[in-house]
Amino acid sequence: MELELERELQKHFRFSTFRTGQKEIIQDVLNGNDVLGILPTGSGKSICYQLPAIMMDGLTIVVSPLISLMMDQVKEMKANHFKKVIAINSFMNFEERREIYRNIHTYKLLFISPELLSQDFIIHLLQRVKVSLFVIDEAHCISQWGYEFRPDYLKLNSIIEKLGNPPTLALSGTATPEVQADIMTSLNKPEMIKHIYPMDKPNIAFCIEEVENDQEKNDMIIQLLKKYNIPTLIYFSSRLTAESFTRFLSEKLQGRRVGFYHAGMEPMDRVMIQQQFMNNQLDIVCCTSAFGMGINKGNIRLIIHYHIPLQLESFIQEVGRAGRDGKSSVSLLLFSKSDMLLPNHLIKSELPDAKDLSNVFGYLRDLTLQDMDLPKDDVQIQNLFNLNETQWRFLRYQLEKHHLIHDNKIMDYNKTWEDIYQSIFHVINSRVKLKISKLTEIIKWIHEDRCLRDTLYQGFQPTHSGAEFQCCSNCGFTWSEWTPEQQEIESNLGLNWENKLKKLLLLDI
DNA sequence: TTAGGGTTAGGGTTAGGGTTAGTGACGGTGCAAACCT
Repeated sequence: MELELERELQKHFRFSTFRTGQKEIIQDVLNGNDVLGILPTGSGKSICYQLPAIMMDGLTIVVSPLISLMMDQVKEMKANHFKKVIAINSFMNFEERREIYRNIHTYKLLFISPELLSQDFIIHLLQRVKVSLFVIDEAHCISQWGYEFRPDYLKLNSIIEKLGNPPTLALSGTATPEVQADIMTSLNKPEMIKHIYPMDKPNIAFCIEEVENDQEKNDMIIQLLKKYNIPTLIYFSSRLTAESFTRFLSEKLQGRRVGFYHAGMEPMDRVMIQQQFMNNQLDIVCCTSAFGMGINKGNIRLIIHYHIPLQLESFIQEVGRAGRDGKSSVSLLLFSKSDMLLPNHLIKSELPDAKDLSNVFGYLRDLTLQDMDLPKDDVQIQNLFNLNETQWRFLRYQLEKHHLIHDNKIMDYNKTWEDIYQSIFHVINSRVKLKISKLTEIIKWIHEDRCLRDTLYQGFQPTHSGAEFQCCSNCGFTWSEWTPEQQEIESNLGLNWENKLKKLLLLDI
C-alpha cells in the first residue's frame, strides 16, 4: 500500500514524494473514512482528492465555491493528461450541459457549485452513478458564507445523505478550531478524522498603525510605496474607495502600474486584472475581499488593510497571500476611530432585523388569506418585502427549513407560525451577536500591547513558529530595517521569444 | 480678542457568488398505427 501510493503519484503527477499531510489524508480517504484536512495554501491540497479520484471506482464530486477555481482545476488536470474530469456551471449552454448529463457515468471527477448541487434534477442524476468520494474544497465557506450569503452550503449534509453517504473529505487552508467544529456539525459528520497542519507564516511581519483620519492613511501609504516598488495588495471594504484610491495612487506614483478589483466589475475585466498582477504587469491592486481565493502568486511582499476586515479569519486569509515564496513580507493594517461604522453597517445589512421579519410574516399571512403564492421572481419578492438579496436568501432558507414555504407555495396560516417566527428571530439575534463578537475580537487584537503574532495565532492553533525576519510592530518592527527583494522591472525580460512562446502555450493548455 | 485645538454632529455611501427553463436513463405497460398474409 505504502509504495503503491508513491507509484501512483509518480505515474499520474510525476512527483516522487508526497508533501506534508497529503499521504495521511489520501490513505484515510482510500480507507473509506470521513476526513477534515487543514493544509496551508500552496501545499498541494488538490492532490488529496485528485489521486483518490483516479484510483477509486466511480465518481468523485468536488464542491467548489468559485467557477474560476473549478476551471483552473479542470485545466490543470487536463494538462496532466487526465481527461475524465468536468465542471458544470450555469454559464454553459443547454447542449453542453445535456452532453455532460448523458455521459455522466464516463467521468471520474466532477466540479460543481453548492447551488447547482442543490437542484433535484442534479441529485437524481447523480443518484444513478456510484459516488465514491464527496469533496468540499475551501470548506471554511460552509461557516463563513453558509449562514447568510450562500445558504446552499448548509444543504450539503442532506445532499451527502441523498447520495448514499459516500466518504467525505473537507479541505481548507485556514480554519480555527471553531470553524473546524462548525464544518463537522454542519456536514453532520462529528466523527471526521482530522489532519490539521499549522498555517502560520513565519516570514510575515505584522504592523498596525492607528491614524486620525483617511488623509493620514493616504499619506502613509504614498510614503511607503514611494520607497518600496514591490507587488502590493491593498484591501478595502468599499468598492468605490478602492476605485478612487487607485486613481489617487496613479496620480501620486508616476510610472507605477495600479489596478483595482472588486465583485462589481465585468468578469472579463476581473480576469484581466488578476492575470496582469500574476504576470507582474501590475504592481499594486486595490481590491475588496473578492480578490484572492485561488490566487497563487509567490512574490506578493506587502498587504495593506485600508479598512478593518470583519473577522480575524478573513484577515489571516488575506494576509496569507503575502510571501508564498517564503521571502520576507509585511502586513500593514491602518485604522482610525471612525472606521468602526463601516463593518457595523456591513454586518447589519446582511440580516433582516426584527421589523423586517414581522413585515415579512405580515405579508405572508396576507398572501395566504388571499390564497396566493409568492411571486416567482425573487427580485419582485425582495422589493415587496423591502429586503436586499442576501437578507431574502437567508430568510427564504429559514422559511423553507421550517416548511413555511415550499417553492413558492405558502403553508396555510396556523398557530405554528408564531413558533417559526420566534425561532427565526432567535437565529437572527444569535448570528448578529456572533458577528459583533468576531468584530470585537479583531478590534481587541488591533489594540493589543503584546506580541501581535502570538495573539493573532493563539485562537487558531496550539503553537506557532517564531518570526523568521522582523516580528511585529509591538516587538519593535521598523520600516528602515525592512529591505524586501525589489521587483524585477519586467518578468518576461529574461526570456527569448522561444521561451516566451513556451510559457504562453503552457498557460493555455 | 483671536488663533488653534478638541469634540461632536450630520450627510451619504459601504463585501462576498451563484443561479434563472429546458436537460438523464431505463424498463414495463398499454395502445394505436402500420404492415403482412
